[in-house]
Amino acid sequence: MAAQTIPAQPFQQQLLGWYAHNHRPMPWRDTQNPYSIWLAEIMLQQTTVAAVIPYYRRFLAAFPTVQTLAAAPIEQILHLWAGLGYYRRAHLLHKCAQTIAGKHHGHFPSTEAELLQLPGLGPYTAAVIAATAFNQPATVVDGNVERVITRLYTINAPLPKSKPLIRQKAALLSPLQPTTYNLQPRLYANAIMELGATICTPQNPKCLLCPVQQFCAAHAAGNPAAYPVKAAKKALPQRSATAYAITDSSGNLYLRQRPATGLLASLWELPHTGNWEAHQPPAIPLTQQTPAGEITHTFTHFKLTLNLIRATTPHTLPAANAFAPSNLPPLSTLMKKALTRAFTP
DNA sequence: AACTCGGGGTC
DNA sequence: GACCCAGAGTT
Repeated sequence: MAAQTIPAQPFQQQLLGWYAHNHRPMPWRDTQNPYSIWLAEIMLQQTTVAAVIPYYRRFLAAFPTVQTLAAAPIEQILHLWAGLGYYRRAHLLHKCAQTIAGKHHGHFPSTEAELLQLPGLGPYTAAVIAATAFNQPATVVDGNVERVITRLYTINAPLPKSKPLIRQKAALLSPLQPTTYNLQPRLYANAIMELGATICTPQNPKCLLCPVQQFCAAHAAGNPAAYPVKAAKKALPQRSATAYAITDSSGNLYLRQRPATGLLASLWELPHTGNWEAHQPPAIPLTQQTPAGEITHTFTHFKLTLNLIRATTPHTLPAANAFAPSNLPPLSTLMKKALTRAFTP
């Protein structure tokens, strides 16, 4: 079958006409402030809009400017990020804020190439900030766009090998050249992602409501949900561990901080042993140990079963590891689940 | 090119 | 359960 050609301007006008009347409100769409848009886009990496909104509001309230974020202690940033996942983003967020506040004198660069140099900004984030904060022509490719493009052109090669071809096709439809009408890159970027998120969905796409259905090869073929084709993924290994919820006579809980890199970087946790990680339990005498159930948790690349033991110690916990229940340090969702389970009768 | 890195919504 | 999410950094 000959590769189909989609006329860019009719496609763009159909898409933007639809977007003008159908987009969802999002707090970061009410502004063109690069700081606000950057903050939202870092949070949105592999994270749903609904999950991001409350975190975004709390961050903007705590850190209204890039300077305030740059000057904040990393502990405060981790506290506000806890629960959102992919904690490396929190460290890179801080690093990027300090780069902007210092090297860039408090102002975000406005070109895609300069943005790409900043910590935590890859091809997607650099393009979307250039397009939405600075209204610069840029080809924005996220998971939504990959789905829309592979359907429009029935791209049968599997991801990720097909990424270069997807980008090439996406660029053909993006506002990279001047148009005979005023096509704003800011609106186009939001519109094609909104189409993917609400119409061109992974399952049961709403082709009946699609403003660009007439251009779509997958719709014509009757199998839009078959796209994008992806490489097969392997089964997740199973790991397990036993975690100890140790309290002393004053009710303080023993927690320790994880390393600054790797899984759940810099967050705090219950001490644990087992084949999850090569850790030792703390050398603390325990006067009472009570089995307290187990929880399971699925990470991106393994499944974890965590057996829980509730225990007490006659000693006073080391000050660096002792936390009152009302004043806990940053904890992952896994460890919050573990604590809830350990202390629920 | 393959692997690492969370947690939650959807079906 | 499987899939996906406004992906980036490391090896």
